[in-house]
Amino acid sequence: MKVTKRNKLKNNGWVVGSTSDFLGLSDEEEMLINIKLTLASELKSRRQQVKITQSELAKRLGSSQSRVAKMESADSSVSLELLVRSLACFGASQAEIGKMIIGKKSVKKKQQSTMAK
Amino acid sequence: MKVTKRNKLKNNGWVVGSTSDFLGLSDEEEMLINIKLTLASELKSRRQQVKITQSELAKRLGSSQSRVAKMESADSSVSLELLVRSLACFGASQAEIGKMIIGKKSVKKKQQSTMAK
DNA sequence: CAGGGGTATGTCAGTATTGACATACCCCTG
DNA sequence: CAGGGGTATGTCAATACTGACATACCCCTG
Repeated sequence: MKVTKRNKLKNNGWVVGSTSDFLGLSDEEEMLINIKLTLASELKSRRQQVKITQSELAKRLGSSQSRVAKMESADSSVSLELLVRSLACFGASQAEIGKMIIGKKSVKKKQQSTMAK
Repeated sequence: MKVTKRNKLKNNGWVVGSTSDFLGLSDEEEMLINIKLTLASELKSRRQQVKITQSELAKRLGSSQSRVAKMESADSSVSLELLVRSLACFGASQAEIGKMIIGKKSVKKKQQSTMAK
């Protein structure tokens, strides 16, 4: 599994659509990152909406403040799985998660990769 | 992280909406499993559509036949991440992935958990 | 300037996930 | 029955992810 490039990405304040392009990320990786960024910012805004601190959220998740911070910044050490689980903890339904991933403003056309039908 | 229960689930031929209920899975875990089942079956059907074997797909993914089998059966040892990555490899766009997760027929109403707004 | 609440970053030991491999289990067709 | 192509299941060493902890970095307000 290639993590090398992802580790390079010190992506913090991101605008959710303009990821990479200039780094040589494959389409798949790029999409994955995009998804993570989307969920991450959704998580952050949901937490802020409820006005709780990262530490409080951490407690409810059975995690730690530092990990919450990493989640919210879509740190390369957090898995999609954890993000989804956390959103679920805020009451996000499966359908809502799906919608988040789709995203309001579609951001980039993708032509598919090596094997599309 | 609790994996114990998930390991119990020898879920193979699943109808994507009727998961668990009778096992004491938390809502979050249940949703996660549902998502995985959905993506897994999508992956399988896409592979079949293109008429390639698990081994061929494995090669393209840089993985192995056994892992592909596990993915397609939503084995508890495969991550959401891997499923998404694999679907991406078939040319699935971010939006398509989102739609898959939403699912055609909504299956279950969820009332949210401890902290929803 | 000092302290404090909130957030970010780094590290680490424990756990989970991964690809590879072996092997078993189907069908088939001969 | 024998082989073979495809799929499933189990195991394992390597790698990735996780929570916890320490610590730094903001703001503030006093």
